[in-house]
Amino acid sequence: MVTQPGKPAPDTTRRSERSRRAIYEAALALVGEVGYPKTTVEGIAARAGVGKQTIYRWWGSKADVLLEAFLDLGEQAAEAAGQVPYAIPDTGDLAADLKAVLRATVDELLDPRYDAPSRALTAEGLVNEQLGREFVAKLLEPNLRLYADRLRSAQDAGHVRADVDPRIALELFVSPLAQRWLQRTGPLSYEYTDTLVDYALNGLAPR
Amino acid sequence: MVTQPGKPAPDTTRRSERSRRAIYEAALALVGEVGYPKTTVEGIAARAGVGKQTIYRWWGSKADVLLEAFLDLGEQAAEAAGQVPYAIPDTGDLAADLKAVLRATVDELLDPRYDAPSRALTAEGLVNEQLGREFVAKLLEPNLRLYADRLRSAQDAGHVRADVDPRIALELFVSPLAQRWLQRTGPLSYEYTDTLVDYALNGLAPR
Amino acid sequence: MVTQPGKPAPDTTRRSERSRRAIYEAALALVGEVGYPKTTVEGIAARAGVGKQTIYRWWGSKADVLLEAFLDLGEQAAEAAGQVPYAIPDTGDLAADLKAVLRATVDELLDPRYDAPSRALTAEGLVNEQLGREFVAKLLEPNLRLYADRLRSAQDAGHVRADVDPRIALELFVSPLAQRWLQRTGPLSYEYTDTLVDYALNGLAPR
Amino acid sequence: MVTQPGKPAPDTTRRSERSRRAIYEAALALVGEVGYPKTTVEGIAARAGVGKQTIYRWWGSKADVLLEAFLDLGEQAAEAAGQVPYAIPDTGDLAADLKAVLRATVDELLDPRYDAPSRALTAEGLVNEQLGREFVAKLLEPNLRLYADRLRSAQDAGHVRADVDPRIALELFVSPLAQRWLQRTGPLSYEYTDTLVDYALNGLAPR
DNA sequence: CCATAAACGAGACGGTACGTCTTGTCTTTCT
DNA sequence: AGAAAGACAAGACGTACCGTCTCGTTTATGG
Repeated sequence: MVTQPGKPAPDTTRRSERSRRAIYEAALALVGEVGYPKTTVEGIAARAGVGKQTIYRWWGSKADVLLEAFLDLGEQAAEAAGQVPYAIPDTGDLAADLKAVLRATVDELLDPRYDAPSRALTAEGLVNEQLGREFVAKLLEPNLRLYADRLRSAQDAGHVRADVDPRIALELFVSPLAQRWLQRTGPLSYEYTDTLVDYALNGLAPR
Repeated sequence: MVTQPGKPAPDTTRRSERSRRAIYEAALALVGEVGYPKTTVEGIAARAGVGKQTIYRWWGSKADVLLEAFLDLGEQAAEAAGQVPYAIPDTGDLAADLKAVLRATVDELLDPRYDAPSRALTAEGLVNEQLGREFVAKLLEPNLRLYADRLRSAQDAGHVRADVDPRIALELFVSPLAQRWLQRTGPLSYEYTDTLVDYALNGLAPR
Repeated sequence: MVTQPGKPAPDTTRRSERSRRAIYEAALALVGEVGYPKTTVEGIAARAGVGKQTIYRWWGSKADVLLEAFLDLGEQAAEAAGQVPYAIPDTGDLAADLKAVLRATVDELLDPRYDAPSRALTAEGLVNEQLGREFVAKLLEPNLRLYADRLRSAQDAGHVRADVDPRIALELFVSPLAQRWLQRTGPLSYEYTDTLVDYALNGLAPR
Repeated sequence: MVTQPGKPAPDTTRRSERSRRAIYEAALALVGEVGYPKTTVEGIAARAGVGKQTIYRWWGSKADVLLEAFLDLGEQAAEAAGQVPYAIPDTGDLAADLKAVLRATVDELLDPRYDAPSRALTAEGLVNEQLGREFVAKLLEPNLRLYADRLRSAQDAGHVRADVDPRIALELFVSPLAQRWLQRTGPLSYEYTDTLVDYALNGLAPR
C-alpha cells in the first residue's frame, strides 16, 4: 500500500470502528441481495447510516470496500473457528487429505454468503489489475501456499515425485474446481473433486 | 435468444450491415484502448457514428455487444485462416499435440487484441449469469469439446486410461492455464504449458 | 450571450417546452416557500419532475433559472394585462402620474409573489456581477427608461427644469423606495411615496 | 442578542483574542480574494489557523463572522483617524457639507477593501432578514442618523423647509448613490453626487 | 504553584447539494 | 421502417462544505 501524494492521509487513530463495521456489513449484505453491479457506494453509505465521504476517506472504490469486508469476514470466521494459523491436515495419506480439503472448499463455494462477494471480487480483479493483484495476494495466495506446503511434505515422504514443482502441481486440482465454480462449466460435487485428486495424482496415461 | 414480449421486434431484413460492423469495431477498439469499465454504450455509438438507439435496438447491453463483436472477430480470424471446421491435430502423440495447441493458446492469450475483450467478457460473465452462460456456450464450450474429442481419440488408441472422463481430464491442463492468465497467479510460457501436459498425463505420484 | 467554446450547444428547436414551464414554476414556488438559499437545483428538478441535467443543459446556475423564470412571470403578467408596450401615463400632471405609478409599485413590492424572487435576484446580482448586469439590463433598465421618458415629456411641457438630467432625476424617488424595500430601512406606504415625489419635485430648500 | 437555552454559553473571558483577530483577517481577505460565495467557514478556519469549532463557538454563520469583521474594520479605521464620535461637518453651507461627505463616500465605495465585504453583507441581508436587520442597525442606521442630524440643523438655520421629514429627505441623495453602487446602474463620480445634492435641495420643478 | 476546567487546533463524522456522466427511452427528421 | 441525432427522466458518481462531535493540548486562573 503506497501513500498517494495528493491526499492528506487521514488519521487512522481517530477512525470510527463502528462505522467501519457497519460499512462492511452493508457492503456484504447488498452484494448478496442485489448483486455487485447494483451495489453502489451511495447504497452502502445509506444502509450503513454513514456519510459517503466516510467511505471515500478510507477506501478508493466499492471494490476496495468489498475486498476488505470480505477479508474481514474471513478473519472473523477463522477466529470463530479458532483456526487462525491454518494448515492442510497431514495424515500421511495425501489423496485423502486433499479430498477432504476440496470437499470443504466445495461447501464454501456453494454458500451464498461467500459465493456472491468472492465471485464479484474475482470478476473485478480480472479487469482491474491493481485490485486483482491485491485479491490474489491477500486471499488466493495464502490458500495456495497451504497446498504447496502439503505437497512438499508429501514429496519428503516419497508420495510425490521429487522433480514435481508443487506450485504447478497444485493447480491440477485447484484450478479446475475454481473454473467450474466461476464459469459454471459443470456441477460442483464431492465426486468431482475426488476424481480431480485421483486424476492429478495418478495421471491420465495408463500405468 | 428469445423474443421479448414488450418489444415490437425490429425487422432484421432492413438492418444496416454497415452500422453493425462499425459497432463491432468501435466496441473492440474501445475495450482495448480504455478498458471495459470505461467503455460506454454512448462511446461506442459516438465512435461508430451511430445513434444510441441503433445499439439498443439490436442488443441488450454493452456486454451483449462485446460478446457478439468478439464472436465475430473469432469467426473472421477463423475464416481468414480457412480453418472453419477446426479440430485438434492428431499425430498419434497426444502429449505433443496438446503441447502444440496449448502453446498456440498462450500466444493468443498474450495478444492484447484477444486479451482485453475476452477478459472483460469473462469478468462480466462471472457476475451476470445469463451472459456467463452464453459466453460459455458460444465460446468456451466449443473449444473444450475439441479437447474432449482428442482425449477420446487417445483413449481409443490406448494412450489414455479407458476409465477416465475426458470432460474432467481436459480441465487438468486447460483450467490451470486459464486461471494463471485470468488471475495473473503466475507467468504464461511454453515451458509452463508443457509441464502441465506432462503432469496431467503422468500424474504426480511416483510410478 | 456568448457561446461557450467547450460546450456543444444544445439544439434549441428540440427543447421541451413542458419541462421549461415546469422548471419555472418549481423555481418560483420553491423560492417563495423555502427561500432562495434553501432552494437547490436538485429541489427544482425534483419538484418539476425533471432530470438535473435538463436544468444544467439550459442554464448555468439556479440564479440563471430564477432570472428567466421571473422574466417569464413578468411577461405573462404583462400579456394577461394586455399592456405589452407599456408607458407611464401622461395626464399632464407629473406629480399625480408619478405618485400613481409608485403606489402601484408599492403594491407589487408587498406582493410575496414578486418580493421573494426579485429580492433573491437582486441579492445574487450584488455579488455576482455577470448576473447583476443581466438583471439590471433585462428588468431594471426597461423600467427606469419609462420614468426617464415621462420626465423628458414633462420637461417639454415646462414642468421640469430643462437643465435636469432625467436619468439622475428619476433616482430621487425610485432609489429611496428600492432601498427601503430591500434593506427594510422604513415602512412602505402610499404616504411615503407621495412624499418622495413631492420632495423630489419641489426640493428641500425653502422657495 | 439573547442567550439561547440549549447552548452552554462559552466563557467570554477566556476567549482567545489572537484567534478572533486571525478570523477577522482571514474572513475579510477571503471575501476580497475569492468572493463571498466561495468564502467558506472551513476556508476561514484553515486560513486563520483555527479549528472550525472556534468559529462556530462564537458566531452563527459566515455572515455573522463577516459582519463582525467588517464592523471591527470600521472601528479600527475610525480609531486610526481619531474620529470616533463622528458627525457631518456643519460649515453653515448645507450643500457644500453634503457634497463633501458624499465625495468621501464615493471614495470609500470604490475602495475594494470596503466594497467586497459590504456588498456581500448587503446581499446576504436582503435575503436573510435577521442579518439584514443587524446590518442596518449597526452599520447603516448610525450613518443615516448623521445625515438626519445635519438636516435638522439646517432646518433650524432655515436652509431646509421646516415641514420636511429629515429621515425621508436624506434618502433623496443617499439612496441613489447606494443603488448606483450596488446595482451598477451608472458610474460613481463627484459630479454625480454633487448633482444629486443640487437636485434634492432645489427640486426638479422650475422655481 | 500547581489543579482543573475551558477554550483551542485538528479533523472525523452524518449529511446535503453540487455539477458531471451514463443509462435506457423517446422524439424528430432524414433517407 | 431503420437510422442519426440528441433531448429527456433517472440516478450514481466523487467532491466540497455544512454544522456537530470527539480527541489530545494549551492556557489561565483560582484554590
